[in-house]
Amino acid sequence: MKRSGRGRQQVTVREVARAAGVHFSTVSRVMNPRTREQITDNVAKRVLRAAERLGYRTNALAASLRTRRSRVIGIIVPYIDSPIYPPILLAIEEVLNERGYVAIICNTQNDPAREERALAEMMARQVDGLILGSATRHDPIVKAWARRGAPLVMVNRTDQTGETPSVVTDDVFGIRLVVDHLAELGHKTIGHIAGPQQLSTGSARSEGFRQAVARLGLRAAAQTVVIAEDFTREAGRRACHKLLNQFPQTTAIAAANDLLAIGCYEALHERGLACPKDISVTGYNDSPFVDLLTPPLTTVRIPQREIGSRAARMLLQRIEEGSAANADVVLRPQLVVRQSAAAPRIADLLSHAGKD
Amino acid sequence: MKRSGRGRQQVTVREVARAAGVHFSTVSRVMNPRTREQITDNVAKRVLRAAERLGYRTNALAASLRTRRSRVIGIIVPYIDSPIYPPILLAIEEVLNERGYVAIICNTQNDPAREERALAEMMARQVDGLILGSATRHDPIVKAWARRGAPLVMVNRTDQTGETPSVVTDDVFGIRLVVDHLAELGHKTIGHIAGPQQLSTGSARSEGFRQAVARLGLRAAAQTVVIAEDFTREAGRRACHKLLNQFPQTTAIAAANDLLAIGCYEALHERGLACPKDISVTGYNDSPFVDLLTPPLTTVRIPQREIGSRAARMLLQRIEEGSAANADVVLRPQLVVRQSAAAPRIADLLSHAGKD
DNA sequence: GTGAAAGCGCTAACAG
DNA sequence: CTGTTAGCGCTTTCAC
Repeated sequence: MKRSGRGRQQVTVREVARAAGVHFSTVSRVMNPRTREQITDNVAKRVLRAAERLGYRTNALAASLRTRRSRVIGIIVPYIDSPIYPPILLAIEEVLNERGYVAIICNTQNDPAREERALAEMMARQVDGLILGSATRHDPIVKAWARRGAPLVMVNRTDQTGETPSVVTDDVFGIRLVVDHLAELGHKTIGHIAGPQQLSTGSARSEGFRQAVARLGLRAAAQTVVIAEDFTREAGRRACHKLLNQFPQTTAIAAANDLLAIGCYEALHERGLACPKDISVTGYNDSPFVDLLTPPLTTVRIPQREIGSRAARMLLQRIEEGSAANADVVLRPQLVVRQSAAAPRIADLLSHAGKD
Repeated sequence: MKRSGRGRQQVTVREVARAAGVHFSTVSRVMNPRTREQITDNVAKRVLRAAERLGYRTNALAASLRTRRSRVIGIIVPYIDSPIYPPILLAIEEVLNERGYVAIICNTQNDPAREERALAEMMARQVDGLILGSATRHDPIVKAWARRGAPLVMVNRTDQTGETPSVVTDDVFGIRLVVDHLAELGHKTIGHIAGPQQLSTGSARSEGFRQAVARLGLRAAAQTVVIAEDFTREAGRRACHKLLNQFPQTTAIAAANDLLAIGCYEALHERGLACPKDISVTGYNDSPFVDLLTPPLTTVRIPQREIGSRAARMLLQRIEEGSAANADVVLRPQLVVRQSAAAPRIADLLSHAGKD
């Protein structure tokens, strides 16, 4: 009476049962696919009609409380408004829905307090499993979840312990693709704008950079890599200036992601330098629209959709079969050559000749 | 025993009660902020300690079942991987979390079947309210929800009935901003790439275009507006070609969104036309990175975060106060002048002089 | 201020 | 095959 503004009175199994002239547990069995066959077609039809007529919808909350399975998966991502997560989310959701699950998504903006809240919320809501896109190399959420023994899989980033399964791309390999490409073009002095080192992506890519450069016997002074404090345009801009100040001989810059590369574009512009004529720049992730930049960005494509769908499938398997398959999945990225990387100018090559 | 792989045995109020030596309803009262003061500090402290020690977390499912309020809000968006929705989602989530709610987000890819599923899922999970970003001008979801009497607010798009509150931007005004700007630059023959007409955004913008052009007494033949079947790059490209074929005198194109504008860039490029020298182009939405295009896109900025936060607050108000405030919120967009629109070439002006 | 008791809507033994 | 019964974990009158 009082709450006339709120949702209509809910139709329950009992009411449907009364309308169909059966016991309410019969209604339950009819509505549930797994028990549906226990009921005579005739009765079932009657029940279904009554349900239809009354507008019955099963209350998932009550069912979950009873079965101890919510069919809800929690997803925690650091940034929803970034080019990389939406496609992953999309793919996750697709396989989840297909299998009768729904996702509750929390965005943390990389804020530990919000992560904590998100985690508490997910536990309180009895999610059946968690997909974590915000893992740091030593992540408290991962620990908490593991302690609780509930299924969890990390995407895109991984932690350092190796105890929790993850679906990531091979960042070491990816950055090598870039460095090799640059070297083939003739670059001898390649710089790296690294991402945050507490993230597996940032650290793996800079590690990969060091390895790749060493393998080629190229110059790899400490000064050729500068760490951007964040994966943002602005951080990239600043880091690029710093790199060029510290190491003016640089002819090519491999940025740890596209946003950083865009920051490099800006910095070069501010310095009156042309890309790729004066300096080559590469990105990472192949974000939407980077093909439309001037120049179109040479970058590394990661299989975002596959990351998402693999992670979801893995999680569901762990949930439904209890398999503790620890196998990390490491996907291969792919070089996308466009026009932001070209051969260095002869003059640059000459000016440094013999300096090594 | 059997299910050793699944989540740890849940700690309940009863166990905490036993550990603290009180009745379980006392525990409930302590844990709930609203009833917390009914309990002596002393007892409360004891309970809290026991809860802490046992790792008690209240089961939101059970609580929701009992209270009939889930503190979950459903959000349905047509595309999560679009430049426009993520910031809106972000803002929604922010105010929701602040007030103790969580969001369950469903993405439909504009697929009616998926929308239907999403809707069913939300109802089954007893969401307290719904934010709908996928409304069409005659939307079955809106109808279903309204019939059910549950709180709903639409964002970004609205339906045609005016019975359900929405938070949108003033598309008619926004497109006028663009047309006025183009006219001031000296354009006399302005074309429009319209978006899908079954969406309020698409139809309002083309309506706005017609009005603005008429107001200025500019040429506005039926041929100057061509409808893109979708808000995509490719649709924009095709529409642009069609427009230019039908109406070669066009010197400026107002696209109904940024993606369409980008498609125009591509089409112009294919025709060997330069923007803005030969043809001016404008977008709509001010998506990320359009400032980095060549040329940087002149467009209209919509207050995405405000759309989200307003919608969330409105919904919460309806839920908590039962206020049926029907007031639609219409936010003002803003012109962002960059370099894709410039004065038409004198030659173009001359060649058409006197033709009207 | 705290305990007792009832019940939210559902599923799942267990009977028959 | 269908009905009976007993909770899932919590909140909330109602007593004391």
